[in-house]
Amino acid sequence: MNSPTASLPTLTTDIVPFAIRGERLEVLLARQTTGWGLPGGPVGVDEDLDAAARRQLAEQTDLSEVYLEQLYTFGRPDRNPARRMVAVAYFALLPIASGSVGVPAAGDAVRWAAVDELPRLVLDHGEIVAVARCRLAAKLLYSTIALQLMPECFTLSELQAVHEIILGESLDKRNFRKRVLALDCIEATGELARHGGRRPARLYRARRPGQVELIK
Amino acid sequence: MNSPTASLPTLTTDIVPFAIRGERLEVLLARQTTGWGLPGGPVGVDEDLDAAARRQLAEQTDLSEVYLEQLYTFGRPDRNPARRMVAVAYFALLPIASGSVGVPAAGDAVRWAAVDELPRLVLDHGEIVAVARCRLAAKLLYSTIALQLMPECFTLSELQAVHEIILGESLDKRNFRKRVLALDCIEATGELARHGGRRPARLYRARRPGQVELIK
DNA sequence: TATATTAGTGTCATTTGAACACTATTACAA
DNA sequence: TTGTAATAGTGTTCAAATGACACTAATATA
Repeated sequence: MNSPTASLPTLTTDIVPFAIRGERLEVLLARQTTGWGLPGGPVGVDEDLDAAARRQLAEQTDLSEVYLEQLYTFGRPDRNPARRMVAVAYFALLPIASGSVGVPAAGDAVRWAAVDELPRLVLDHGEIVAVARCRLAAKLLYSTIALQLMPECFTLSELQAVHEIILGESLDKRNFRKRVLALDCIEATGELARHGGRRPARLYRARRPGQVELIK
Repeated sequence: MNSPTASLPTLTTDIVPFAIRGERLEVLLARQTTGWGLPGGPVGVDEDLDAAARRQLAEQTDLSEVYLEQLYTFGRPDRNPARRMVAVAYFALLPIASGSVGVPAAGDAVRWAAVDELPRLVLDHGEIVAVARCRLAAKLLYSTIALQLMPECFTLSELQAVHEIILGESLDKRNFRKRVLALDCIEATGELARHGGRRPARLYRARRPGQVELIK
């Protein structure tokens, strides 16, 4: 076994914070000295990786209590020309319209951008977003992860729209409802949503909020 | 954003080298000062993560040209009581009976162990193996990854046995052949295997060796 | 030459997935 | 108040995929 190297790579976490806003999948970007990039930064000496990602997201975007999942670790030596950095990437899922998901405390330091119309991002952050998006779309098909993008109460039409936006294709309403109800992962609240639309829709909630279950 | 921390975690790679040996799924372990563990070690200052994993596997086990895939990054602060270490874990797949897969150059420094009867491993390496095993079993179901465990030429019975060993259940011979042949990922060589058995079996090879394709 | 062992093959029933159109309920406008 | 526009909600039918199942073929060995 070779001996440890003299110098060590800097270890960071980068977080891809996803939310459905309007009719699009968007990512929350953080302003950095050289341009726009993902929230994140160096991992503390004795800090857990998940905790570091959660802390940085909270500090930089004022978001907490989000679903967070490790994505991949990016470590090409040339990914940062300045100094060697290895990034443990995460993605976060934010519920639709969760309170201050507009412009958080940091004011001008963050902005939302549609994942389809991202500006050029610093380093390899564009690639990280692309990988995260693939993973999210893949997991829609074999897990209940979409519920992490929903508010506490939601209608089936809203849930279907989330799927359609991420997958980029329209789904059959009856088949969608049949499948999602058969999964037994949501339940009707008994309330109706009367938000401007015509006929009010039944509201549902996750049976086991916070839990992502594999399906099929 | 907080400033970089004074000290940095040590970054390592750990590799879970899988192979089918006998009728079992086995892992190649490396002797360490405090007991048996996974091959791996510190990442070089300007070394790519994948390259580091590949190098360490080659140095410590004399294995090269293997399939390598990043698994997960383990960074709990208490995973190493001595000093903070973050490990980017990989798993490797070795073809059955690939030359010196017995006892490589390092002599006494490595040993094979059945994944079901592992000795106690250093640090959290037991957990890493468990995660790798789950991932491997999962990928069997939606990819052609099993081919990475096969030698250049193999019979359908051998390929089926590999699936059965990893999944831990027996499969129907006719259904298995129907499915795998329909995938169009292997082709008959025209040769027959006459290795002691009774009726000789047709030999097959991967159409696109080295490539792992998603299926279904 | 008889026997033991593994290789190789097809059908049918069931389940799953995909396509498809109409009625119901409300808000709002005339 | 009544009509209209908009979204919510609901079953059936067909096709495709999956899973269960048993026998013949080819060779080595006794």
